[in-house]
Amino acid sequence: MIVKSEPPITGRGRRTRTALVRAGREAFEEHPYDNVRVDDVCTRAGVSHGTFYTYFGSKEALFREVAEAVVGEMFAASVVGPAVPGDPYARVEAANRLYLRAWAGNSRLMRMLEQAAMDDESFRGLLLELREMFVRRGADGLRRLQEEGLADPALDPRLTAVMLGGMVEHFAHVWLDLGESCDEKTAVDMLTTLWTRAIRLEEGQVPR
Amino acid sequence: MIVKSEPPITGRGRRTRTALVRAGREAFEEHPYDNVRVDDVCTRAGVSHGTFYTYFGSKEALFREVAEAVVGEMFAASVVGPAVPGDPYARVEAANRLYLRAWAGNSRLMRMLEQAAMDDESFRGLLLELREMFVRRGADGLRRLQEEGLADPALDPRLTAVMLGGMVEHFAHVWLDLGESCDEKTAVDMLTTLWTRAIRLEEGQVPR
Amino acid sequence: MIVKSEPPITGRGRRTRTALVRAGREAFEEHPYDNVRVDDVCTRAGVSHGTFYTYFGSKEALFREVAEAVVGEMFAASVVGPAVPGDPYARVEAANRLYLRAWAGNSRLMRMLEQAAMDDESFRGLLLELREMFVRRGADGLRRLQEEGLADPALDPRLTAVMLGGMVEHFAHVWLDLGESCDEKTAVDMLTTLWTRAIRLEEGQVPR
Amino acid sequence: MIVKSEPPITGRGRRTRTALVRAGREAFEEHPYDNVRVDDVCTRAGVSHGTFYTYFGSKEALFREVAEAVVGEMFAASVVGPAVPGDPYARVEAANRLYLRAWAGNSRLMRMLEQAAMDDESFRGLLLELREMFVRRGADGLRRLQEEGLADPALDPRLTAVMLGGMVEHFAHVWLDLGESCDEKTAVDMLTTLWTRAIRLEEGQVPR
DNA sequence: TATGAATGAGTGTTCATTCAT
DNA sequence: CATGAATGAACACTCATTCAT
Repeated sequence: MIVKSEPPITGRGRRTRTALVRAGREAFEEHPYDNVRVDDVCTRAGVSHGTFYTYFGSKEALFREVAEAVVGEMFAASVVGPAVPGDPYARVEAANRLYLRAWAGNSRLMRMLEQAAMDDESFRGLLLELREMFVRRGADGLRRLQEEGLADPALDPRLTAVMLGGMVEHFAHVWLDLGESCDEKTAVDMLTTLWTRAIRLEEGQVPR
Repeated sequence: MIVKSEPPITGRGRRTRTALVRAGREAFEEHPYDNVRVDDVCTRAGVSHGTFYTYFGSKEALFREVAEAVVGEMFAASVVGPAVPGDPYARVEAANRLYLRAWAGNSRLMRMLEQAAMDDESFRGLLLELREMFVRRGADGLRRLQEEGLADPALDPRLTAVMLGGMVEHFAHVWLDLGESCDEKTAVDMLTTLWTRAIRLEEGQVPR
Repeated sequence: MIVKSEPPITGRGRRTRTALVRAGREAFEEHPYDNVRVDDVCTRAGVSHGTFYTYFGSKEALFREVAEAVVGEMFAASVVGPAVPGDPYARVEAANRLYLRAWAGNSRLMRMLEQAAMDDESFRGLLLELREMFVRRGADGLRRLQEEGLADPALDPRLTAVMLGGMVEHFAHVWLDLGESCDEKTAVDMLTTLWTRAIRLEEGQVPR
Repeated sequence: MIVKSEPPITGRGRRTRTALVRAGREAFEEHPYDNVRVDDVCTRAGVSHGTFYTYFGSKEALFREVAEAVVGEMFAASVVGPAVPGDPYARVEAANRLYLRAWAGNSRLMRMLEQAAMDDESFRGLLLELREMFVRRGADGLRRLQEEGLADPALDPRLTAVMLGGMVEHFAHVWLDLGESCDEKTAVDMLTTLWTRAIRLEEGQVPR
């Protein structure tokens, strides 16, 4: 009946909105969804309570926006640069580093998204979409290695990607959220070692 | 460690209490902590609203009890039977199967516990205790293999256990909660294959 | 998902509920819907804010209940006793008195209902149902008089009932809500006089 | 009586103001006072939110202006042209037609005004003023007919006018707002018939 | 003068927890 | 011990109004 007008377009407006998103992101990183107060977010963003609703229809809407931003960043971050020709180990290593950083940088928020996905179909969709992208990316990489004769062709690419990708993802969580102490280099080396051995691609190996 | 509220030691009382714990467990498996209503739990347990507080001082107390029960079960479940002498692959496989089942059976609840751990030190302690146990179990197993000359002695046992253990744990989640379709045998085979290759212990290999 | 349990059945519960309905009725008689605070109603009923929601899902639900009660009473009130045989004027007079009292006693609330009906289909339905009943009652009465040769047979019974009935209804409003001073006897006499003349049934007239 | 806010006397200003009043009138016709949003009105008028307060100090101020305009129109509309000499039935009929049209054209708004009058003395004053005018007009007309020997001299002019006038007013509401289907001619004929019979002035009757 | 972003008091509603019976 | 009614703090959200640009 009553149509809400679209959000403002002014410079000020955009700045306020951005501030709210940033504040929301921080808040959702620190506390579970239900423990985040709209008021907190507003205080952080330096705006009044009412202003929040100029930009977001609800607390959930803000979370959705934050979640979508994070997912977007992870999509973007997961794009491996052009493969280093002739060095498959380095390729896997680069992918693992990227992968680890992507998950480590958004670990808390991704957990919140998983939480939200439990009771909300649309968040679940978002999450599964992201997962699928990562899985496909991993599986494609593996398939390529198999085709090049660099990895065990007997391995099912998807399942392998799910498992080894999960290892990286999970380690990011353990590392960042649960305080498993480890420097990044060690982590990446180790993950890459385990990964390459698992798929029978080992350091220094080259195509025949 | 587990402090119970005083009153009921009767048969009826114990039955009611058990019903509440079971109901709580179901509820917490289905919905995030904040979406679980005490009312809900009571209805499921077939007791009146007020009765809940005869047995539990708060909703959190119930969750704590459920969480502790689950953690206890996981502790128990993770005890690998006596090692099959002379077949290290089978030993790893058995451990993986056990591990996978333990996590798969309690996947949702463990997620809730992780969630709770975000904002509550004591839940965090519980979680870390459990993790530590699993990590130590895995690291010990690996160390034994290394000592027997069955696994790459260069690998850091703890970090390896964290990573490969995380792979299993994470797969349980992806498999059960996110609907990655796969039968158990395939999963265990695959996990074991990846694991043994990663540590350079391969099927059929025997001590020299 | 979560099924709300039915309202309580205890004596105390029923009493509380009744108190809330009574309080709500008073409140809605005094102020327009939006100016009635749930808190006001609770204070009047002597219960805490939260208790309200034990019995009613929303403020609207309370209003609905009050409205339905009022409509129910008006239905009941409009039942004219057995016609006084042989005195049609007295019959009309009795009907008018009843009619006037019914509307006068619920004047404010009926206005609120009309207000609510503007933006809500279900309230509109309730209102129209009630109107229809009154109209039909009036039309039937007139038709009977026509059949007995006591009233002008040329008059359309429904339209006549709508108009003359409306006169009574409207007078109740003017009288009670807008302070047109007049005692009941005078009002009933006058309304009956106008009504009977309009349909050509006049005092003292009897069937041939 | 009508206090306007200071600023705009420009052409543009006046146009904006007019647009707001028109928009407000539409809005108040469609929804109860509290359901009308200032935003709504602005959107309808095609002006920005802030502009509203250039012209009106508050939402109530706008409603007051709209209400006063309507009341003004009804005052104007109720002025019966010079009586047709020698045809009292036609005179009553003309009055009824005018009366019916006046109420029918402003039915919703008059209801809003009644609503507002419930909680606000000044609106109540406005409403009573208008009513009084109609009542007086009706009573005067009747008195004239009585003096001319055309209507029952025993009838109290004021009370009769209140009641029969109310019949017309109420019918306008039932007709337009509650969907009682009827064409204008039928309505006017019927109302006039009932009215003239009630006061004992019947079609065709002429002064002796 | 017009704009639209910002404000914040106000209100309905939820739900864990308490308590009289 | 069980019941279920009562409690009230907590919170999300609305919207009339203000004000800087």
